[in-house]
Amino acid sequence: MPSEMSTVHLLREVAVQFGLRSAEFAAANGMHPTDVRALICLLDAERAGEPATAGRLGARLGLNSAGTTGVVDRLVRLGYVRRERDPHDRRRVRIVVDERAVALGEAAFGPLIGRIVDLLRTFTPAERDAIHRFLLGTVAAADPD
Amino acid sequence: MPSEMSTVHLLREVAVQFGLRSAEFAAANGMHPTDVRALICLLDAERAGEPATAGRLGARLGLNSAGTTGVVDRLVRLGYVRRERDPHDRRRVRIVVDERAVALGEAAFGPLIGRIVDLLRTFTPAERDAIHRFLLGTVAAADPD
DNA sequence: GTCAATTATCTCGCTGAGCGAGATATTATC
DNA sequence: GATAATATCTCGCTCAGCGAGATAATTGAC
Repeated sequence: MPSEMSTVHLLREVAVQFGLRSAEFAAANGMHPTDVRALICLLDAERAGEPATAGRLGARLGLNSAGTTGVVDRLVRLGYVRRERDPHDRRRVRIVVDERAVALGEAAFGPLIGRIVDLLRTFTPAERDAIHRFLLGTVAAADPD
Repeated sequence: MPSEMSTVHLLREVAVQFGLRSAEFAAANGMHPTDVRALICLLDAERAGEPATAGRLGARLGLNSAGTTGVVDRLVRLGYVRRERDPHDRRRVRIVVDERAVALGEAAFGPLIGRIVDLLRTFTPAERDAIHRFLLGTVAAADPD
């Protein structure tokens, strides 16, 4: 019967570890931690079918517009991403991820994701549902909206 | 019945949101994201009764020794932390957190932690246990040791 | 006991990530 | 059609964090 606080600290530990794994992967590929986080955000947006503009990316990374331009420049230079003007609102720049970026993401985080999926499968459906609801609630608690 | 993958993505989302909140708090207090992460690590170590040396801090933050010296210098300058030579192994520098740092941490993350604790209390003991075990397993899956 | 090897931290010099301020281009408002 | 609001980019600058190497303390081998 673990205390509520120990569970909260575990949650933080997960965040710390995810950050460390991203940073290690970044260093191993000549990228910066922010670049990896950006790529993850862009892949997430792509999967969710969301726009993926420069502005949204910056907000999600906590960067201002200048910093955002810098990240996108680096990803473009590495060939993981390209810029496309949004035809409907030509102020916007849509950021399109290349297949190479998808492959990179899988190579980097596939094994970790696989281990977590395996872990989830050791729980009953009811338990999995509770875990999912808890994480949903945590995101809501952390996201001011 | 959410898919395993959607739960994994939620977990990543939690990590992203925690990072954002830390970065916002850092900016609001004239600190850098790394400084806040360092403070959290030091407070965690203190609570767990672990040593909290410069080297361990650097490893946990993914910094090399030069960068670690820099973080500690900044925290010392801000008065949140002080250096103390370990009497048993005088190569080591123990990093002692000030009460001000504890108060700062509570002010910054207390409300969020409170919301998550409240959230946990909406689950049955069995569900809470499953959540805790899942997070334990996730840390193990992410931490190469 | 002493000399080398190892460990923990720090210093120095440098690169570049990300900030603030402001420019530019596009769209919405009146 | 002028004005305001929005989205992104450019420029110049600061400082976080890296690599290389110095310093100091400890451990191990002989």
